[in-house]
Amino acid sequence: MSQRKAPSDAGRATIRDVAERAGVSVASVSRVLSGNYPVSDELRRRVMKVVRDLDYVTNAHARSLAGGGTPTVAILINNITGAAFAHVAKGVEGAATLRGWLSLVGTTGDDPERELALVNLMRQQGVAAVVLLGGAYDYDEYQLRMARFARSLDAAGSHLVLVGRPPLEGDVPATTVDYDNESGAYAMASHLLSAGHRKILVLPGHAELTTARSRLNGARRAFEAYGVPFDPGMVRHGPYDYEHGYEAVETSLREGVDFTAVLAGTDVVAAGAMQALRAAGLRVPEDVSIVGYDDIPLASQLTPQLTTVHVPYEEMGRVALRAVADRREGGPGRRRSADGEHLVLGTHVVVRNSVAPPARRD
Amino acid sequence: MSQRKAPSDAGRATIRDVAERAGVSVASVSRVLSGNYPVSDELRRRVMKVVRDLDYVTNAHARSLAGGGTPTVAILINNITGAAFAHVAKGVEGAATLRGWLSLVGTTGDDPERELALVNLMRQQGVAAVVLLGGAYDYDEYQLRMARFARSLDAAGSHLVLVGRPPLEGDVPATTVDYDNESGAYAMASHLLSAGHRKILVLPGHAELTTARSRLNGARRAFEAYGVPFDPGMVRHGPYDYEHGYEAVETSLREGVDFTAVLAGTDVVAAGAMQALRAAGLRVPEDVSIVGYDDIPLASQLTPQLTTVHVPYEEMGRVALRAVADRREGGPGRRRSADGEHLVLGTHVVVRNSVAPPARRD
DNA sequence: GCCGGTGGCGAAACCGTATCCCATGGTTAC
DNA sequence: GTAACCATGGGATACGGTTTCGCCACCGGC
Repeated sequence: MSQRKAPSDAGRATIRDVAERAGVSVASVSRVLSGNYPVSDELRRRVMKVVRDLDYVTNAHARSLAGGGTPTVAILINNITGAAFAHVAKGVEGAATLRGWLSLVGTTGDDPERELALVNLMRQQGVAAVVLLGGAYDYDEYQLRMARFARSLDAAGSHLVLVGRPPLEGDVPATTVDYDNESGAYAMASHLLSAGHRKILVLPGHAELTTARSRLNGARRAFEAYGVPFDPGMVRHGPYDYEHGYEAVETSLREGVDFTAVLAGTDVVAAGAMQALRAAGLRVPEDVSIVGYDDIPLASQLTPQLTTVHVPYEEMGRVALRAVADRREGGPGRRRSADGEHLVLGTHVVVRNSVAPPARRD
Repeated sequence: MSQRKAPSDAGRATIRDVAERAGVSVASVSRVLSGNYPVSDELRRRVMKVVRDLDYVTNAHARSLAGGGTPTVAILINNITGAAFAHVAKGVEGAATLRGWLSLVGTTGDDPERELALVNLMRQQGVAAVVLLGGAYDYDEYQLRMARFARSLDAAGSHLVLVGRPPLEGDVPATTVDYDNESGAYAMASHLLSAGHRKILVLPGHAELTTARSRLNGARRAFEAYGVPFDPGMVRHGPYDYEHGYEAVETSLREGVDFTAVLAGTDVVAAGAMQALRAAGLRVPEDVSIVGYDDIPLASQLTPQLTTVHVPYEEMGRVALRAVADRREGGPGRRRSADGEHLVLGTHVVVRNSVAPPARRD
């Protein structure tokens, strides 16, 4: 009675239960299920019947332990509710599913502590790769931290992928999938400048965020190219959210800052800015033009529809997964060849209705 | 040389490597790491040093097999980019993290095939619970399908949780976390009716979607309560997306349908409707009023800000996780007591600026 | 009629960790 | 002074699979 386990016990059925009930060996059941070894039709039929009767599924943990197992990719993200990140996640998840891979998600909430804990957790899980999403706060410690992650994962047979942030310095075993952030900002700013705008309020994001820096740099280069002096006083840093956009514009208006256009760091910031302008009785784009960045669905749902920079988020996700899958399937032969690989995708301006020539001053 | 494994092999370090290098037994290393057994300081020090040197982490699969292991909850979702679902996911993930649980996500893309595959995959993973998110298409087969999932998971020691859809019929081992969908719709429709609107265009969503049905029912009840005849001709079904909202309004306008307000099934649909009205030269809310449902961030970012029904998505996620955690920790004693548990959270109308009394007809 | 294949299947050795059981040495109690 | 005990540490086993190895029966060829 207390042999090892009652066959009809509470927990899930094991391969042994199936074997016993079908009157075959455990090995045979395993072979029927994995299908990588010749088995007679008779045996297959018998086993499959029992499998259906018992509603048996193999234990993934045991399978992983024994060598097999489905590869898993972990997606680490600041905030799961961000639209841009959701699209990257969609790309990763979709591509993973396509190959039968599994995906885990974890949110870091911008907490380095938690990020470390998650990376370790994923290492325990033996994931094929850890995909870190979104811009980084480039403090001094950052490079060291990431390098440590990369080496740690690499030593464990896993791999670090950075999506949406610049590549690491030095010889670090990590893959980077990035987009041409600075060129996008350059093009976007040029668009405003060529429409005649000269007094432009710039809301690039947090000063330490790599993404914000690139966008600011791109804008600055555009100003230079147009021979327009870049006024640091027209730059307002802050988080990538609606409230920041709103407050930055509201404050600027109250302080009497003179501007005819707003160059927002993201579409969401642009939405906030637009609302603040409207609240102050200003029309978009007749009185003030606005542009965003990201081209999330919101951009085309605003009124007026937002001129912005398209970033191929979903594709970045797909590319990221493909990179790790290739590397894994490439085998030992070319395993090392792609270290520090850096993929860059293009961006382009999407012209909609939020930009007009500056209003004539009276 | 080819003993069992070179200690400094490529793959990750095992507990045996640590034990050997520290000159202690495997059992001792395990005890130091799990900390549930007395060990001398000297031994702890020795082991921890080697753990750091080797950057060792325990193998989660082996750990799960051996009985320990961190519980995992799986989130299954139609489309990861939907804002409402993202918030539920955030709630689940946040609550999971709080207890040291892990979360997996999978997207079904509205494909029953894929849903089945995912449920089985999660069963293999031995997840503590599978959380199914979002409204369901209530075809005949649906109830049977879900009941099968529920029993299957239950038999494997897991549990099915339905979030945002009505409870299953009969005695099925599944937990439901729902919100008062119909009352929300009732209140929202009442809001329009009490403002004086009588000709209301209704865009409830897909006819077979449980969510859409409830919302439509709530609206119909409100019409009855106000003694206003409900005209089925004013109802346009369609997907919960921006395009549908846009097209439904555009078509209605072209066909000369007479309406002074739009009752949209979701905020995103409302956004599309708003854009279409504006494109036709109509003002919101002066000419036509609009209300939405969900209260996602977009609602307050539109111009005018959208009056809508608040749904506590994130809390639903938290509640869902708490339910499964309680059930699991409740142990055998009360394990069965909560079968078919059904939790309902409240909704309420959020009044903003998209509703005005109907314009006087001339 | 004997022998070498070959196709199918079972037995057993792992995979990496947690834990039960037992051995040991030093203490405390009588 | 001896028995009983506590604090630690090691050895063995179980968890549920996969895979290697070897056995057996059956086959055709000589």
